[in-house]
Amino acid sequence: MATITSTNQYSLHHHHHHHHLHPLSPQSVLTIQNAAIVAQTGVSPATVYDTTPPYHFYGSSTSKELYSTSNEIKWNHHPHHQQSYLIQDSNSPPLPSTNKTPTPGASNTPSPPQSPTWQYQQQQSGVIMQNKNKDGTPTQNGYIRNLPPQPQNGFLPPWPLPTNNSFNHPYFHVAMAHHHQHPSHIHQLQQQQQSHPGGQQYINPNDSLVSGIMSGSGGSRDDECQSEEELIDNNDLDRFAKQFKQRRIKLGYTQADVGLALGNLYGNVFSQTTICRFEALQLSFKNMCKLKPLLQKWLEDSESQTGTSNSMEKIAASGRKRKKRTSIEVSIKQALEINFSRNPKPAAQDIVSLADQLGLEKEVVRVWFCNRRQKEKRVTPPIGGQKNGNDEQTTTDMFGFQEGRTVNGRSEETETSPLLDHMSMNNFHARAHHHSQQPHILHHHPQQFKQRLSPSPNVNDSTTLYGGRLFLVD
DNA sequence: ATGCATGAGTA
DNA sequence: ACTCATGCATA
Repeated sequence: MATITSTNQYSLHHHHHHHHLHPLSPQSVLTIQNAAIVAQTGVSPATVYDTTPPYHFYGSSTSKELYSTSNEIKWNHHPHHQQSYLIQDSNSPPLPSTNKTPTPGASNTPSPPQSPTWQYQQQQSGVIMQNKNKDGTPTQNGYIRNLPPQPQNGFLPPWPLPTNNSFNHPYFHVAMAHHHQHPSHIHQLQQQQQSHPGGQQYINPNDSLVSGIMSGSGGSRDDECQSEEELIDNNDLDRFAKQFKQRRIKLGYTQADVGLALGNLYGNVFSQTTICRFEALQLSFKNMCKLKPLLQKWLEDSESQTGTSNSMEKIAASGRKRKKRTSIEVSIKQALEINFSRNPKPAAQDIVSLADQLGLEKEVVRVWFCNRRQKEKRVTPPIGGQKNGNDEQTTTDMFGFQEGRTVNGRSEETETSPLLDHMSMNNFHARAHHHSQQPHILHHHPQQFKQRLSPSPNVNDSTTLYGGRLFLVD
């Protein structure tokens, strides 16, 4: 039967030329267990279609797989051989039996998948699906997925071929809100979707507010973020972020809710992650400035309007499957940290050798450094160290105050000033501190704010030292 | 809350 | 090949 699974590889091109199941054969109809699905007409059964090649695969047993499979679809642009390919993944849990009962208790249980009507309807509105963890518990994420046209009479209807525009990809995702808290936003989905047939933009260029904020890499040589008539500095951000979180909670919204709500207001949705980072000041200064007005507006709107409904939409897909997240051992991370302290921007060669040394893929190492660098640029610097002092010892010691400062800080960071870039510089100019001589040291100060502002109980010595080392001031 | 990852835009 | 914004997936 449907031995469809997902894969861990990316850019797979296995051409599975299986021709077994008829796209609409009973066996090809799978049901997503417990998946929260809301179709335009209300609650719909979490049914997915397995259109095994040469047909198309529309879904899988879990939202996670759905995600994977959606991205795994490989398009064959050959006019006469249009088909998609699904790749296997031994890690994926087996698909559930195909005889899962659809809508649990939905009076308006749509007709079975064989019903073109219902299928079409779904295709038009898409379905909202909540992600599930392996244990079945819901995650903070979810997706809105537009189901592609279903084959009728055994023939595959015109399938929306992929275009360069990922927004046209038949796969939409969204940070699923926990609407149990605020049922206010579970509707309006259809409206939004219909108004954006071809998918939504992350940012609505027509929105003055947004357009004005759209990162204009060309033209923003700002030392401080300027929004309208307000100059923003770290203090503002800090204050706002805290206040925002407070009020947000008061309103009963989750971070995910906010992210979705922004989609209604500006057309661009944000994930729980981003909202979380905003509240924690873990974004770059520039990014914080960009988001602030959006969140501010949302906050005001929400506090004034009682029943503001939110809709959710955003596209995620790209035809490529996301690489499975690599888990780097603590000891390896320590090694990376040490290397980072010596040289934040290792050359390609360095990366290769380092990767080789640590037994990691070059790409993993490269990305690690990229992320590590990015971390340095956050308004609120990284909270180094793990919860456990064990493994962190080395790192902590290595990055001890005296050493980092005296030795490393001086000799190695000077010329390159790898830790500092224009971005960072700008970020902290806004801080209005007097030092102008050695900005490369000063601009790292946000660390202090972090500790001052959000004294996390988890912050331990290693964290302090870590920060101290990197952000030492003369 | 955050680690590893993607992709657009740049240089 | 990097930066930067952003997020899936997981701790």
